[in-house]
Amino acid sequence: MEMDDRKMKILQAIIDDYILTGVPVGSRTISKKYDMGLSSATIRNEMSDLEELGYLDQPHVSAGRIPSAKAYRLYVDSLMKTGRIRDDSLETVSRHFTGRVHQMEDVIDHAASVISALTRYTAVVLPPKGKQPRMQTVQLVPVSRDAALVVIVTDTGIVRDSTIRLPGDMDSDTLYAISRALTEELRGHTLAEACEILPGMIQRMRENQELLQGLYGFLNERKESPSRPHVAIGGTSNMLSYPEYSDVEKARTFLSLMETRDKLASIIAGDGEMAFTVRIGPETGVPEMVDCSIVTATYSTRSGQQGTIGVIGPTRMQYSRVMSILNIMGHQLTDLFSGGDDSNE
Amino acid sequence: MEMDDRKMKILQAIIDDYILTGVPVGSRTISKKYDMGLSSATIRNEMSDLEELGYLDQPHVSAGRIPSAKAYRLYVDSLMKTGRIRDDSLETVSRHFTGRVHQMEDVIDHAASVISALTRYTAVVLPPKGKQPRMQTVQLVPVSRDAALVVIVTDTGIVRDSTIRLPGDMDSDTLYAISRALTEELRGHTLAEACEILPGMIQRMRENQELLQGLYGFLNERKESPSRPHVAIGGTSNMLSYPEYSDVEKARTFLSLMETRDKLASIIAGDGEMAFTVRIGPETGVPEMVDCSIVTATYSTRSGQQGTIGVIGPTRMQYSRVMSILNIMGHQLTDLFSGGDDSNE
DNA sequence: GTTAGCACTCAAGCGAATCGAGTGCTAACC
DNA sequence: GGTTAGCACTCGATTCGCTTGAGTGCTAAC
Repeated sequence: MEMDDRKMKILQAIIDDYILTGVPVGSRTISKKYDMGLSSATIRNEMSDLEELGYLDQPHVSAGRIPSAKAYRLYVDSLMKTGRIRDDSLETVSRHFTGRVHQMEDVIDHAASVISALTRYTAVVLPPKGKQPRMQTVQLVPVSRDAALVVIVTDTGIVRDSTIRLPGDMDSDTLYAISRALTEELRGHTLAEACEILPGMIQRMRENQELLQGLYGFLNERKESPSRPHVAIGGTSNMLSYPEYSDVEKARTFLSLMETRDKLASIIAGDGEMAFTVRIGPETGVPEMVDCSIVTATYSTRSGQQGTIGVIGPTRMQYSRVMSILNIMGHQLTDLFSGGDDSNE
Repeated sequence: MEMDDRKMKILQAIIDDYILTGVPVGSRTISKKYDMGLSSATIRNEMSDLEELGYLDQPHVSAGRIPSAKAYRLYVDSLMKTGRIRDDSLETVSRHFTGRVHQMEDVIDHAASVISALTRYTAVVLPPKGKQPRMQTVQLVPVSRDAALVVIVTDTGIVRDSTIRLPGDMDSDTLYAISRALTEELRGHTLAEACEILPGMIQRMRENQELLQGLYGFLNERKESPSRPHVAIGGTSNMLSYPEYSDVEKARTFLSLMETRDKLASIIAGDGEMAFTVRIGPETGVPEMVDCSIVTATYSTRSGQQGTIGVIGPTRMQYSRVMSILNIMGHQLTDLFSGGDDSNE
C-alpha cells in the first residue's frame, strides 16, 4: 500500500484540524468540515491505512487520530500551504521595531519578545556568532586611580569589558600609549593567539610588565568561553496556554530547560549551516522535548556573522505561520545589522 | 480579647507547620506534634480566638486553619526564630561564587541562579543603581573606517556602549584627543547635564562638529532611560513545584509577570531605602501577587550605589531561611563589588 | 480554665452508571 | 472494486451517590 493523492488530502485535513483544535480528530469531522465528497466510512478506511503507514497515531481505540511526527515531517516538507506571508500585525510591529535600536542585547531581547508575541509560542534569539572573533582594537580606559576598563572590540562587534587593576599611578596618556601598542600588536588575532603573543611583549616592555601580566590573565581567562553569549528568550509563559502543558510537571521541566540558557543555546544553535530548520518532536534530540518542535532561521550581520532565531512550540504548531514570521524577522534583523550600522543616525 | 503569650506560641506553631506542609493545620496536629501540654480542645478554643483576631483563616468549616497575611506579618516581625544562619550548602556555593567574577551581568545572573537554587523560590537581582550616574570617562574607540564605539564609564561602573558613525577618515590619535577633551569637559556630570554642555563644545570645536553632533544625538537618546537595567531572574520554574501553583492559569499569569522585566524591576526595587523588606501578599501592591510574598535585601558597591536582591515565593514562605540567605548573599555581593574590584587579579 | 465527648460539616476519594465520540466490520450499493 | 449505510463495540470523560475522615463547635463535667 502506498500514499495516493486522496490520502494526502485527508492527511492534510487531519493535520490542519489537529493544529487548530488540539484534540484527536475523527472521521466524521473530516468528512463534514472539509468537504471532500466522501463519507465518514471511507475516510475511516483511509485513516486506517494512514495509521498503518505510520502517519497517524491513536491515543486509544475509541478516540480520533492524531498526526505522528512522520506526518508533521511530510506536512512541513510538502503539503503545507505556505500561507499568506504578509500579516498585518507583523507589519505594524516590525515597523515599531526599526528606529529604536540601541545595543545588540536590546535588539535581540526585543526580537524575542516580538516573535513570541506574534506566534504565541516561545521564542529564542541567539546573537551573531562567528568562528573565532578577531580583535580589532584594544583600549584601556581609566576608571579610577588604580583600575582600568579593558575594552576589546572584535570584528563581531561584540565588546568585552571588565576592569583590571593598575599597578601604580598611570595617567591616561600612558594608558593610551599602551593601548596603541597593544592594538598594533594584536589586531587581527584571536584571543587564543593573543595569549601567545603577549608573553613576548611582556619581555620587551619592562616598565609595564605588571599591567601586561594582569591583562594576560584577563585574556587567558576569557579565551575559552567567548563571553557566554546572551540568549534572549520570550514568551515562555505562552506554552502554558496550550493543553499539552496542562500537566504542571511537564510544564516545570520545560521551563527549567528554558532557564539553563547554555543548554538552550546549544539546542537552538543546531549544527548545520541550514538557513531554515524544522525539527519535530524526537528530531530535536532532546528528551525533554519529545512533544515540542523547534523552528529556526538565521540572520546575518555585515561582517557575515550568523545569528539564529528560533521558535519552540508544541509539535502541533502552526508551522506555516511560524515559518513566515521567522522569515520576515530574519530579514528584518539582517537589514538592521548589515544595512546601516547598529546605531542611531 | 487580646493576644497573650500562649496564643502567640500556638500561632507560631501553626505558621511553622503550615509553612512546612502547605496544608491547613488542625488543632490535633498542634497539640500532638508541638507538645504544649494542652489538649486539642483547648487549642481549638484558642484557634477560634485567633481567627476572631484576624490571624487565621479557615478555607471551609471542616478544614484546619491557615495563617492570614496579618499572621505572617506578625511572624516576620516578632515571633520568627531567626534560625541557624549558617547553612552548609550556602557556604560551599558562595565559595564557588568568588573568583569567577567577570562582568557585572554575569555576576547578577549568577547570583540570581544561586539564590533560586538555595531557596527553591524565584530570585530576582537588580544591578546597582544610583540616583543619576555621573560620567567618569568618555572614550571613542575606532571600530572600522567609518564607525567608532562610544564607551562611557560612569561612577556606577556601568558602561554604555554603542557605535556612532564617523564623518570622514579619522585616525585613532585624533579620536583620542577628542576623547580627552570630552572627558575633561564632561567628567562628573550626568548624562542630562552633558546634553546641555555639548552644544557649547560643538560651537568651539568646529572641525569635529559633525562627530560631536552625532555624539549629542547619542547622549540625548539615552539620557532618559539609563540603559534599561539588566534584570537577572532565576528559578521561575521553581514556583511550579508548589501546590499553590498547581492551577495552570495562576502559574501562567505569574510567569508572564516575570517576563515583563521592567514591571518586575519596579516591583522589586521598592520605594524606600530599607535594607531589608518583607512584603506579604496584598502588601506587595500587585494584584497578580496576592498570594506571593516578596523579600528583598540590598547590596552596595564601592561607589555607594545600591542594588537589590529579592526572592519571590508563596506567602507560605520559609521566611527565616530566605532572609538569612539574602542576608549572606547581600554581604557577598557587597564584598565583591566594593572590597576588591570586580575583576581578576 | 481545661478537657472529654459528641454531633455536625464538608472536601476528597471511590465506584457504578451513563454518555458519547469514534472505530472496525459487514453487507449492500453503484 | 470502490463507496456507503448501518450497527455493535470500546473506552475516556462525566455524573452521581456513598463513604471516609479530618476537623470543628459546643456542652457538660472535672
